[in-house]
Formats: sequence, C-alpha cells, structure tokens
Amino acid sequence: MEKGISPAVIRRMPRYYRYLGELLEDGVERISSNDLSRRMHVTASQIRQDLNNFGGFGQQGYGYNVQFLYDEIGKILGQTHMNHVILVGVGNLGQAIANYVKFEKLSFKMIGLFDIDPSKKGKEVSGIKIQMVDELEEFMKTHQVDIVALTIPKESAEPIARRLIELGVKAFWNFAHVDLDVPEGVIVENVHLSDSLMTLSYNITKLK
Amino acid sequence: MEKGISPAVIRRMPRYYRYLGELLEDGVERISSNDLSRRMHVTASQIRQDLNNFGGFGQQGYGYNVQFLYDEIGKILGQTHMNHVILVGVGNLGQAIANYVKFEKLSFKMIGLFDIDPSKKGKEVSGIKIQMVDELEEFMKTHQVDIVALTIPKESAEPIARRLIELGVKAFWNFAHVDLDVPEGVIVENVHLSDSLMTLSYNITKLK
DNA sequence: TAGATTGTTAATCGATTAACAATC
DNA sequence: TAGATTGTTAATCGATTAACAATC
Repeated sequence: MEKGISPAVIRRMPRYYRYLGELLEDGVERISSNDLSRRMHVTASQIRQDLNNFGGFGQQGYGYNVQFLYDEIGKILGQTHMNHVILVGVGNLGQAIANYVKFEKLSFKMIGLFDIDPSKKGKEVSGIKIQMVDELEEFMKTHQVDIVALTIPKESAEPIARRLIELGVKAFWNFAHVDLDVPEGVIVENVHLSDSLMTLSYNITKLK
Repeated sequence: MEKGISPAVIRRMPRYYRYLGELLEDGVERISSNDLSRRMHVTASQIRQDLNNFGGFGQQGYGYNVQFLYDEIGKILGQTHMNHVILVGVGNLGQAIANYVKFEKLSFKMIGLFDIDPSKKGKEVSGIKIQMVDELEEFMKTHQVDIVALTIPKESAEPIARRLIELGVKAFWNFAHVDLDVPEGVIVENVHLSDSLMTLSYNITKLK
C-alpha cells in the first residue's frame, strides 16, 4: 500500500509514537501540529508532512485526536502483532538486551537464547534457558522467528548471520561491530554503540 | 577550526574509521576512493566529498594512505585523548555498558558507577565499586568527568540530567527512553533501543 | 458563521552525485 | 610522459519549510 516513504520519515515515527504515548498518559485528548511541534522541537510543517505520508489522521480546525493517532502510528510500526525474537550471544550485552526486550515492549517476545560457550548451557536468563548455537537448526524448524538479535563479537557475526539467513531469517537487530552484507530482502537494523560513542566524542571536541 | 560540518557527515566518520581499521589489520597500505566505495556501498564521490570537509588527505594518482587516513580520522573523532566516563543506573544495561566501554575502545575510561539502590552499594562491576547517587556531588568535585552514560528509567532521566548539568556535565550518552531537554552547549547522544526495534518492526511489515 | 488547523502544493534549502581540471 | 585518482565545482536530487486554499 503506502510506498516509497523515506527512511528519514520512518526514523521519526517511533519518536512521534513515544510523544503521543506520553500525551496519552497525561490524559491529553487532542493536539495540534503546532503544539506538538513546540514539545518535540520540530516544525509543525514537518509533522503534518510526515503524517500525511500515511494518511489524513487529523481534522481541520480540530487537530489530531491523540488516542487515534497513537493507534494509527502503532499500526504503521507493526505494534499490532507479536514479533518473536531470538538472541545469539548471551554475554553482558546479550543478557541486558534479553531483559530489555522482555520488559520494554509488548509486541516483542524473546523466545530463545543461544551461545557457543558450553558452560552456559541450560542456564536461565530472563526465564529462558540458554541453548547452544548447534541447536539453532533444530529450533528454527519448530519455531517461528521474526527477528534475530546479534550480540556477538564482530568476527562471528558474518558467519552466524549467513547461517541464519540460510535458515530463513529475514531480520537482524545487529549489535556486532560490523556492517553485515546481506542479500536483498533481508533487513539489518544496526545498533553500533561504538559509532555512537565516537560521534559523541567528536562533538565534545567541537565544544571546546 | 573546521566548522559547519553537517551531522550527516559526522555520523559517517566512525564508519570510515571502522573500515580503515579493518584494512589496516589486513595489511592494506593504500586505497582509492573507488575501492573503498565498493567495500562500503557508498559512492566514491561521497567519500571524497566527506573527507575533504576536514582536509585533503589523499594524493592524486595514488589514493589514500590507509594508516595516515586512519590516524587523521582518529584525531577528528577525538581518539587522541582519554574521555572519562561515569555511568548512572547499574541495572542490566548499565552493567553491559560498563563492560563494553571497558573493553571496546581505548580512548574511553569508565571511572565511576552510580545507582540509587542501597543494596548495590559497594558491589563491584567491571572492577569499579558502585557508589550511591547521593555521592555524585562529592565525586564530581574531585574527578574530571567528560561523559555521563544514563542507563536509568525514563522517569528519573530528566531530574538526574539536570542535577549533573548543574555540576558541570557537558555530554550525555543517553539510553533512557526520553529526549532530554538540555541547555545550549550541552550535548546528548541518544541510543533509543526501543525506537530502533520499532523501525525494524516497521521494515518487517513492509517486507511481506 | 468565524476561527482554527489541517492537507497539500510550491519554494527553499541542503545533501548527494556527476564531471572534470589539477596534479601526483 | 601517460595513467590514475584526487579535490572541487556544477548539476541533480531529495528533504524540509513556507504558504495557503480547503474544510471542519
């Protein structure tokens, strides 16, 4: 249906969703693009432009109904169905992400944890038993997996990803410090903490 | 000195740095913008344009010396001096980040961990004793702090940030699920995991 | 009806790509 | 010198902002 929406717009949608969620918590019923623009520090024009990529959610002379707009953006972002997630690499970051996914968002569910270290086998993190990476093939046969979170060293990221793509995985949440080369039709969302930290360090330099 | 460089360019610099680091490990001595463009899946034009924001690092007919370019970008990104980091909120994510900063990058050093939970007081994570948030004022008097990592719930992020700004903090690495409102001259680098996950979920929807 | 505010078109601004002269 | 490849200017493309007619 809606197509050709720019990545820049997509990246802003979760932020709108977040602000609308807060308005909802505060019991605000309606909001104009102008009010919202002041809160979010973006232009009202951009808000209207962004939203109209997906449809006319507002009403002239009234503004936007917060609950309605929240729900609509939720639908756009796929908050209507459950995404099943598994995670490979149960180190410090892996454990944190496992817990994070568990508590943070209702539409994501962690259904499996995998590692190569035999000493971790069978241990529980966030209520889920750690399995060995060898067992991935078997697991994938019997479970629907929508997203794979990769919290492994950069060296193993590429081979593990290839193996998982082979098994039908279409989406990665990649914390490894590499850009995965994936075939058409496979999605990678990177969280490059190191890049983020270096951007910060650059900006600090500019401050002085 | 160099000024008015767009955020888009800055965000790409750590990625160049990463690729050059890998080339260096592989013993590659020189590279042309064209070769690099093929590896990185960006245009050669963009690479040359980006780099020339900071200076002419290449040589006609030769290309770029990998070691030299790596070092130069390192300087640009502030890899020449140590950045002292403290972290507030030693939960799962906080612990992971503490370890991450310890191992990942040489130019960052974790020098303090803080939490509000008295049961955590004195416990060690990544070789650092956890202190209470009450002790922040005293700590800040006696230590130079360049970056504060916030791994706390969104409710406490704003007040803690305000308090730290009061104490002279100029840069935040924010993992809390809010956009901090900070005065001019204070930098916030956000890592919004939830936003990232929702972007991924959007893209999955589009796949089908 | 009058006022408010959207949806949308047009204008501006910025970022990316192409082209090529300079030069190693 | 001839070939390669940069640095940089110009052209294109896309994204943001401004403006305003449509309409609730």
